[in-house]
Amino acid sequence: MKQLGELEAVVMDRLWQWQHPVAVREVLEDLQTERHLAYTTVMTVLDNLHRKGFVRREKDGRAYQYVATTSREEHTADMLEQVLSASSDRGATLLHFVGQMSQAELDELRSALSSVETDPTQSGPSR
Amino acid sequence: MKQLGELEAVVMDRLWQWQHPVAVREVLEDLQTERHLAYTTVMTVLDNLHRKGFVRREKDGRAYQYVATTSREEHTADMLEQVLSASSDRGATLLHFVGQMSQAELDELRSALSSVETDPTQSGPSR
DNA sequence: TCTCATCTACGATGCTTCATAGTAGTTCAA
DNA sequence: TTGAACTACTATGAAGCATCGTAGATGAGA
Repeated sequence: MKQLGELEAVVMDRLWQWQHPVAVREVLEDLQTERHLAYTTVMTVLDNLHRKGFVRREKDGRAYQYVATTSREEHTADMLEQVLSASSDRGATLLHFVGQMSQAELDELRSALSSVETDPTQSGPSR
Repeated sequence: MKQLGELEAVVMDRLWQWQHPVAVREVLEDLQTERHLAYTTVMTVLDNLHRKGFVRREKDGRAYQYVATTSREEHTADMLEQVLSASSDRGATLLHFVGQMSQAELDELRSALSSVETDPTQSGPSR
């Protein structure tokens, strides 16, 4: 999976917030407050994200409606998996990883682990 | 922290394997089997890695000796932390993450977690 | 001391990705 | 039928990376 560029990430943020399909124009108008971009710039970005599989789209009249293919959490989890896959020794890497986590994070992780234990439906590719 | 380029990653792999300082020429000769690069190419890469903090170096006679600043596992753990930091909801992300892990990986993770529990010296700066 | 091999510093070039946006062409609605 | 909105395609410039050459320093041996 590819990394997102900066503007791509900003756009994905919006799509992850609104979890429903939106048109180019809506994204453009929402971004207008912080940076003023041309309509075609936003369109190109969404088109690229579509090519890369980060968003789906469907025609709605003349325009496309774009929606993120995964939740932000799934996407980040995929990235984590991807990074971990590059490791030669997953066990040692995980040891370092948890070793640098704060107590609160450790608690979150333990809680996530126990959910998987007690609820097997959570495991596997959720969706 | 920045991502590594492709050649940068190859070079770091070597440095992580040999865990002792090596000169440009040694890296070059080791890489020669798979790709033939100019001496200066490897030197530039090592220089860039040094600038980015991935390796340390010391003069040894005329030449520098390069050595990785962190182990591969530490580096990967740092990357994991960096990816996780980008998440808005760490708990949910971790849930997805462990949700897509295999049983074997879950065991590794549990084992890593219990090491941290029983050996507080592992838990590093509890940020 | 002079010379050659080796090394570093610095700069150049080409490639790829991304951000940005313009133009041409299509299409629907008034 | 015309104009606004939309898409497709293309272009351009910046940044990061891979690649390597040249110039200059320097140490070892003649």
